[in-house]
Amino acid sequence: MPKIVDEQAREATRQRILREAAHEFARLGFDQANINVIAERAGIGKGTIYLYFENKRELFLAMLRSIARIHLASIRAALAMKGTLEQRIEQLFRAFIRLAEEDSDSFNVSMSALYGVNRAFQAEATKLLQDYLAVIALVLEESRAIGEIQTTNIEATALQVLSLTESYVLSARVLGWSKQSITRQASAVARQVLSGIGIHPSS
Amino acid sequence: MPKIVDEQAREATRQRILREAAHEFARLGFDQANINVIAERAGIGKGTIYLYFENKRELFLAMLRSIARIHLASIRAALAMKGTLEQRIEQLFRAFIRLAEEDSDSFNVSMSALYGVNRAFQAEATKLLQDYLAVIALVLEESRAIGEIQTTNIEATALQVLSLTESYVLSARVLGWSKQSITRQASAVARQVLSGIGIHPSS
Amino acid sequence: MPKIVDEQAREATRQRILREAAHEFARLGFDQANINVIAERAGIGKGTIYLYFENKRELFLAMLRSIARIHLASIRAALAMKGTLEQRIEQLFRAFIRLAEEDSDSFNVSMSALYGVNRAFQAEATKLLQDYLAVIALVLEESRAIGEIQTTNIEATALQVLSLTESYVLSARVLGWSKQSITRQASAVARQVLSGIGIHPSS
Amino acid sequence: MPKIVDEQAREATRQRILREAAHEFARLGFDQANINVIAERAGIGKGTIYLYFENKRELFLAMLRSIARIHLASIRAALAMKGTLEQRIEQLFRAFIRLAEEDSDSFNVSMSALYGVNRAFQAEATKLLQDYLAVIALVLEESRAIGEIQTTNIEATALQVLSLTESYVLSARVLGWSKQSITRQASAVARQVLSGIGIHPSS
DNA sequence: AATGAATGAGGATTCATTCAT
DNA sequence: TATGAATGAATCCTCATTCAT
Repeated sequence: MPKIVDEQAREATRQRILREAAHEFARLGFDQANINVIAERAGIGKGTIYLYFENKRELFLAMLRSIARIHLASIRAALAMKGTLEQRIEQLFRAFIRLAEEDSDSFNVSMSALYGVNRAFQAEATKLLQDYLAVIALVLEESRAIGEIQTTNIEATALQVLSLTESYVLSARVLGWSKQSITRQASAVARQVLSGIGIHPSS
Repeated sequence: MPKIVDEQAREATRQRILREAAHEFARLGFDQANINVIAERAGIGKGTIYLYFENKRELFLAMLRSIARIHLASIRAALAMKGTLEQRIEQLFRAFIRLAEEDSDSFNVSMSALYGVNRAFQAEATKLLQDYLAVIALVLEESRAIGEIQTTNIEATALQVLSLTESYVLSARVLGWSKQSITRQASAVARQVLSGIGIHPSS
Repeated sequence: MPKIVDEQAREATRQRILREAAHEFARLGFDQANINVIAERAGIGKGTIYLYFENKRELFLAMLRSIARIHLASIRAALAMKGTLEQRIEQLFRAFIRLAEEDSDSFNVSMSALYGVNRAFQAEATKLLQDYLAVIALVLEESRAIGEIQTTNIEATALQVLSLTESYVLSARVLGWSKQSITRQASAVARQVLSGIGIHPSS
Repeated sequence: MPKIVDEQAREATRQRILREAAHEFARLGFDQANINVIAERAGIGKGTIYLYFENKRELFLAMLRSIARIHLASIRAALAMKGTLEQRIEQLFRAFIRLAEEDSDSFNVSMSALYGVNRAFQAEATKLLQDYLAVIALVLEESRAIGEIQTTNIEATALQVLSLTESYVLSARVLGWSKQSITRQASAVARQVLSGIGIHPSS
């Protein structure tokens, strides 16, 4: 069944394109990134990229969604760990540090889409943000259900959690802080998040 | 003395260019923004813009610095108000809400410069971020001096304050939340910030 | 083998561009010449020209070198003919007349590069001039070896030959003299050249 | 009578503009030369130049005519000296060397107009060339009248004289030859010219 | 399916020229 | 008369996209 092999080869090419796209978009931004360079680095012809993605914009969006899937999985995994909510939020913070470190291209391009200015991608970015918040809100609701925290506005609280953890990592990286010095803040940030949610952290 | 009039007219034109530049850059990003459109909207000829700014990049940087000056003044004013640290941080949060509301172009373009991927402005953006942090750090040090808070790493703490307040507002706006609903979170956010800094807020 | 066809088509396009470039550059000079017009006249798209030449400057230089190759071949052929040195110099003069007549664009643009002020091409123009002189000097040396002429400074003599023949044709054309009236001077010019070289022409 | 003073000041300014124009045009060519730079170097305002010359083109032409007047005077002076025709032609050659040396800007820009490609100035350049030839032709006719030379076509002969003397100097300078080495060829060139004109030089 | 040669829209920038002062 | 701020026409070049092979 050559079909499966072809299917696999096709998917492999698609992934290669997405990876190189993340690299270029993270390096240069949407406008400065060059489709030809992405194709070349992906080892395919200039025209071939259009057999996989409709145009530059769609490639960017596909890459964004691909990254979001991975990040969401990380967020979910961090929040699904055993332990108190505080410990799990600390894991969330550490997850962001890890993502920023291990695949900085993806992290940067994702943050740029969220907070960047290009209105062309605002709708998609909003969707991403909502996905992230939904995952966090789910965990918060479970914690509220078992009386671990008290909060009336789950959505607002989820945003507090996300803002503090994610944007702290982002800003710290912009400032050039080392992974170590950022990691050292993990428990402090987790404690801060928790205390703001309406329960004094497990003293 | 026509000189003064000329000087005033010149400065007025400069400000008009900066305002329209903020509008265009916020709407389309650096690359997609069109110098000709900015000139047209500012009511001047295409070439005239180059009598005020060396090139597109310098116009962008000038605009960024101009915005930063205003934002810094707002941050300073908020943190200089009478009251407890918690109250002042609440004012800081409200200041960000106000800036985002009253001049959303400036707020967006400023955030974009900080968190966007355009490497061309990273150095300048980092400088802005450091300026913001310095202002916050100064206030925190004063509070620590009078025993209001306990914290060893002032810089990290300042980043926590900024991350939570500023990026909360940014994200909430991306989500389309109303000014009212964001403002309602003011005291909660302030309390969260404070509790993370090492002192239980004035219960 | 489509490769050969492609290669041929490509070379044909290249030649078409060079020909039209010579036309435009001869008509308007380097600065006033319009790349878009050259492309249009060559029957290709605006961008296509950049698949063949890096930029306007490189196109100009390529055209110059292409012309120089042809002119050098003509000079060589004229000087390689059978006959006395005087006869061969008369052939050289006639060669210039022919070049100026048959491809006046190339002749004009070539002269312009040599004697124009555009410093940007001075280095290249000097190289051309030296190539021309080298060819003439070679012939003069052979003539000196067989005692046909006497001269100590071959290089200066070569320049006398070139100056008189080439620039006579150029000036005569500027004055609007007909090909016939210029050709009529051929033997006179050749005799003049020879007599200056240190031997009375075969009376 | 302030009128005269004004008249003098005006003429002085005009000359200053022409001098700087020659410098810039010789340095950069017509298109690359910058009117603003010429004005600045002439110590006047940008707009003032248009009180003296209609536009860039007219300024160039005025400069060209001004240079031509000086060169013509030199040519006339050289040919008016006492001595044989051969001696006077040697003086002509030396005059070109001197002009090229002492006011290379003018020499270059003048040559460029004559042999350059810019058709916009072809008519004017032709007029210059004809003026030069007329002066030479006049002298040749006198020499023929007294039997010093024999030639039927005075105009063609004049062009031979001019081509050899002027373009030899021009080419030699393009090649970077020193004034000394060029001057050393003076008598050889003069003899060559003469011998070509139909009389054996005074052996 | 894959390729890459060809295309042409789009835009920052320069600078000759004008004109209000 | 002199000025220089303002103007906008003019153009090279890039690069996303198409399409014949």
